[in-house]
Amino acid sequence: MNKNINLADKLRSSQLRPTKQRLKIAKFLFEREKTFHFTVEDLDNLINVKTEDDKISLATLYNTVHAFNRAGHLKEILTKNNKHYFDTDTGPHFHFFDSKNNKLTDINTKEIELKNIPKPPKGRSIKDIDIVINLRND
Amino acid sequence: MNKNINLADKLRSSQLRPTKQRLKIAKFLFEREKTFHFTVEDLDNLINVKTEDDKISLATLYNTVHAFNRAGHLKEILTKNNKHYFDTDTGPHFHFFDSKNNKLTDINTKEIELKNIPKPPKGRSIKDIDIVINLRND
DNA sequence: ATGACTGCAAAGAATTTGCAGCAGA
DNA sequence: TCTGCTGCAAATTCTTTGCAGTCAT
Repeated sequence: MNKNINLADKLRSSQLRPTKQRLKIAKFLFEREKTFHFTVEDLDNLINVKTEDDKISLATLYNTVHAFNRAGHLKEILTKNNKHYFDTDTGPHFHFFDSKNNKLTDINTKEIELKNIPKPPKGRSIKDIDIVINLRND
Repeated sequence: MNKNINLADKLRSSQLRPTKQRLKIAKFLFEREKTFHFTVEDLDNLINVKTEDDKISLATLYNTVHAFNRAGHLKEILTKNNKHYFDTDTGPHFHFFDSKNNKLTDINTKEIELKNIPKPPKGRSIKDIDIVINLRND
């Protein structure tokens, strides 16, 4: 209950109306202990379980995930299998990517240190840095 | 002439038969001073100019680029617009990505320093590291 | 000759779009 | 009420595949 209210506020504060669908998705994504890596397809499979009567359409899942991403509630992750992964941990951290099973693993930010970050082109500034460490596939 | 022979050898040494199409693509990609960032679609536009009579089919472009990539003659680059970019510079180096115009820029490797690279999961080893610095979009 | 490669067109996967109806504010 | 949101299906975009004909070895 309280959680739903908080989620609704979270959405409202991002100019997103707390609709039934968005609340269900937000609840699924943000009320968990561990961070969660997923594609929209994953979400579809996990949220729209067969037994559910109120399935959320794919289009809405795409819209919502992108809206959450734009609002900063999700972080997009790049991988070489060219799928859109998202991460519920929006803080700065990097990933291992295992192309054998398409699995992402978090890397504790503290462990990695980037030095001499180069200056961006004139007039531009750095938004963020994506680092993916690819694992050998054999 | 000599260059063509070299390219043919380069292909043969990767178990790739030097066909007319592959030579044309290799010539286009590898005989240039500056490194070149492209998608398969870019290649299609640049190689299959209207005036050309011997166009290379899209399927062959995909096959060839992937074959070159597998053979280590190209490097794949990740970007947040979720397109497959390739780079003729296969050495270790990183990129700026400007999502305003979808342009990649090289970063001189020397400038950047990665410290405390974390240990991969047990039994696995690191193949390579992808770093993309995203520029702010405003 | 025998594999490998190419081109075409069709198929496939992932994502987006248009729009009528529905629901928050 | 009035936008914004949802769901559906169609459309788009990007990439892969099957296969018959062609080419490198």
